[in-house]
Amino acid sequence: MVFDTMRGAKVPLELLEPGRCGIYCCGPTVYDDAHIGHARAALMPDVLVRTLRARDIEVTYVRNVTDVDDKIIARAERERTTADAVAERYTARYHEDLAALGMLPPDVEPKVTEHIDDIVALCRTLEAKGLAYVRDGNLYFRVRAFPGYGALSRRNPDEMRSGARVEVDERKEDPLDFALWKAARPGEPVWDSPWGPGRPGWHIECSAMSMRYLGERFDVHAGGRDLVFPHHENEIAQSRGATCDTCFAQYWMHNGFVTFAGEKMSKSLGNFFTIREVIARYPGEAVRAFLLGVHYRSPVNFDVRVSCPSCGADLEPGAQERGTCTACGATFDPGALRAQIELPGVAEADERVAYVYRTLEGIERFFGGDVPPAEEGDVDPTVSGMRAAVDAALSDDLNTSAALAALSEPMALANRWLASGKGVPKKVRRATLARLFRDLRGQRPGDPKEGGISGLLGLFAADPGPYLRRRRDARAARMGLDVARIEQLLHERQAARAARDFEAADRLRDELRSMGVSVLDGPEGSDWTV
RNA sequence: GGCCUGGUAGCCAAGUGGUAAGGCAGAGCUCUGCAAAAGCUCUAUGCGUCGGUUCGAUUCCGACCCAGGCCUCCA
Repeated sequence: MVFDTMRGAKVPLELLEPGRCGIYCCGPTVYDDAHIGHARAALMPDVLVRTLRARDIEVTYVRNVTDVDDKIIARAERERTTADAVAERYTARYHEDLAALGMLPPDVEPKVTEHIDDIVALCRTLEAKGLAYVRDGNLYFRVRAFPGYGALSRRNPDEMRSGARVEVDERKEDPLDFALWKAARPGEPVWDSPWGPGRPGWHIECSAMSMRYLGERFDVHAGGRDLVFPHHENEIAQSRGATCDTCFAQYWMHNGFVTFAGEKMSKSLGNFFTIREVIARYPGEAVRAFLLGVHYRSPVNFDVRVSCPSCGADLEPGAQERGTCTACGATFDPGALRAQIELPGVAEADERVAYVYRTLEGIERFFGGDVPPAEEGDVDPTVSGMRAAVDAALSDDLNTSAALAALSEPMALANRWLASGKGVPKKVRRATLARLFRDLRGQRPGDPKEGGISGLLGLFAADPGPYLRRRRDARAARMGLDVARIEQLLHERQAARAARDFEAADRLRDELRSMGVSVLDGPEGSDWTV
């Protein structure tokens, strides 16, 4: 089941061709670093692709890059470089960011500049069908000539006119009409066309590229909610106008928004965060887990906590803007606060991800590093039902929140049995722990087909030990701690403990604690964490 | 003004026509030289308000209130 915006309801996903699925996702316009909203928009189709591939459905996942656009041109002018250079830079950075969040690369990533011919061809078809007209070298789509306009966004073209607050372009026949091809202005990237030199309008590229790679009729078209109107509505008009009324995407899936501090974040801090900013502070997996904790259609809010640089008190938005702490009176540069913002929701998700890795590491240790393959019998039902619960959750319109919840009980059971095998048949204990590990990670952790749950969610695919150590060291570094010094104090404490000088050992523990380091005593010695 | 979402415990968040997943925080406990980790137990007679349908509604219907979004570039 999948929620289709066109039908306004959850409906069974019936593929055009059983066993195959074409998915098109509106990718970014590459004029700046991607923000968390872009991450979420990429995440929904990512989970869909993983879910389908896990079921042996052959997915063709297309996600475009829009590399010609007013904003790219503007930025290039500002930086005295070319639009190509700007687009190239931010495309590369986009790839890095998404990789850090565990996103699968699309099978095809078409760029607008490489599909001008397809776009021109589509425009010509529309013109030939009387759905487009030329004015001063611009080609416009004639909205009134397309009867189904407004179906996706539930809008009536007649009612929209009064509400239109857009500046009316006098060249258009109707204010609703939109540009398919824009006449060139000096200094802009330019391509030849039957209507003169120019470049594509905004919506046409997605029509051209999706149909180019997926055919005139394909299964799913995904994107952010804000694209429903006008972008997707216009795509439908262009595409169906050029082909047929039932052509183009059969299902429309839209993800909800991302807000920060309920939208009302301090202006001095900016109202959005880039992916890079966030993953500089938290593991990519924590961000992904946080996002997956909320159903994709609901809005997700990042709580933001800003504390005073000198006294540590929480700063209200007003205090943030003024640069004065209401608690201690300290003054500071509001801009500098950005670097020390905390995102409690992500921090919580980070802990949760670490918990799973700790459990996984525990299972590895239990088996002496080599977890046996999953066995069929003798597995506790709490664990044997886990995978099915995850599958069921994902089947229900990608309910990742429920999928994540399905891991809780099995994890608790594992930790209980890791700590003690009391009252549990040895065979059951071993089989259950092995099964949990295998169902979670499969043969190839993270792989949609062979990676078990990790391949479905794109989570928990790293090697537990190294993941945990990396996380710890990164946290220590952020706190300004010297790892070598910590290790040395730990060493001294070990010596004290060995000599049964617990007073000295506790003193050292306290010293470490004052640095923010927790000492962990285990059967095989002591470790630390922050 | 039009259209669309959503209002579930201190916080985050699933979900259902038959009496509320999960997480965080909190309390108690187990384990531990201490601590951490981990585990166990407890924590919403109630799911915005008011009506209606029903044997029974948080779940369906209606009205209202509130919040957010879209109608203009936007993931």
